[in-house]
Amino acid sequence: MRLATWNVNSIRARVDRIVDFAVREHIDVLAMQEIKCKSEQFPFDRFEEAGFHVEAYGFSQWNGVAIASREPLTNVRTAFPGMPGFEKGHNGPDAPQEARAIGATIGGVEVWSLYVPNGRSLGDPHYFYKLDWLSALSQYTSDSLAGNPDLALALVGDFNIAPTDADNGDPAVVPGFSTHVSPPEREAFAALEAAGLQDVVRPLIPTGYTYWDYKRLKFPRNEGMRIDFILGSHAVSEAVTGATIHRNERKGEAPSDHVPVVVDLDLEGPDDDDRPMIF
DNA sequence: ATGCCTTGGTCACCAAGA
Repeated sequence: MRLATWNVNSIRARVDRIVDFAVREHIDVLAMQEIKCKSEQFPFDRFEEAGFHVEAYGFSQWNGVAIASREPLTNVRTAFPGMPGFEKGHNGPDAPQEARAIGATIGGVEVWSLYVPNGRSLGDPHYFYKLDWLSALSQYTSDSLAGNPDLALALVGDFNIAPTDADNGDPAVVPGFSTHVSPPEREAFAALEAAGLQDVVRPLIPTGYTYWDYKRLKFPRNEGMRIDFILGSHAVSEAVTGATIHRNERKGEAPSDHVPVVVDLDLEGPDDDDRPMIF
C-alpha cells in the first residue's frame, strides 16, 4: 500500500493537480486536509473517474478532511472519541466539533486524516483547544493500542507542530513567541509517540520541510517547516519500505502551501498467505 | 514578531492560515 497525506488548501482550487499526482505516483490511499468545502461540494467525480473511492467531511469554507482510496473504505468516522470542539473563541466540552478528522479502515489499516488546530497564538483560546485536541488524540491512540497491540493504526496529516528546531526553517516563527514550536506543543507530539506511534518518515528522510508560507518568497529561500507527518503503530512502522516528501509539488501553477508526504507499506495479510512460493 | 500571499464567502472587505 502506498499511503500519502497532503494538506491541499482547497480541493476545488487545485483538483487537477491533486488527482494527477495521485495517478502519476500510484497512490493507493490519499489523506487530504483543508479541503475548504462542504462534503457535498467535494469533486467526487474527478476522483472516481481516476479509480478512487472518496469519503469527505466538511461543513464550511474552513478546515475539512477527506480520504481517497483505491480500495473501498469501511468503518468511516468523522471524529475520534473525546475529540473536543471549538466555537467563537472558547473551547470546552459544550463547543461543537469541527471538521478536522476522518477515519476509515482500508486494507486492514485504520487510517485517520487529521487537521490539527493551528493554535493562532500562544495563550489564545485556540492554542488551548489545540493542546486539548492533541491530548484527546493521544488518549484515543493509547486506548486503541491497549485493546489491540497489533492494530495497524496510521495517524496522518497536518499536525501543525515542528517537533524539533531543525523542523523550523522560518525565521518568522520565533521560539517563545510563536505557535508550532512551543514546549507544550512539542510535548503533545511526544505524547503521541509515547502512546505507541512512530514518525515512519523520519528514519528514512531525516531532514526537509513539508510546508512553506506563500508570503515573502519562503519557498525560493527554503524557509519552510516540517509539520506534516505519517505516524504509525508497530504493525505499520515495521511494514515501511520507502518514503518520499514530494517537494516539487510546491512548484508550478497554483500550488498548495504544503506538499505530499508518502510511505510504502508492505503489509502482512491473507493475500500473502495465499500467494504461491516462487524461488 | 508583523504587512507581506491565498482562499472562500459576501457584496469591497474580512477571517483564517502557521
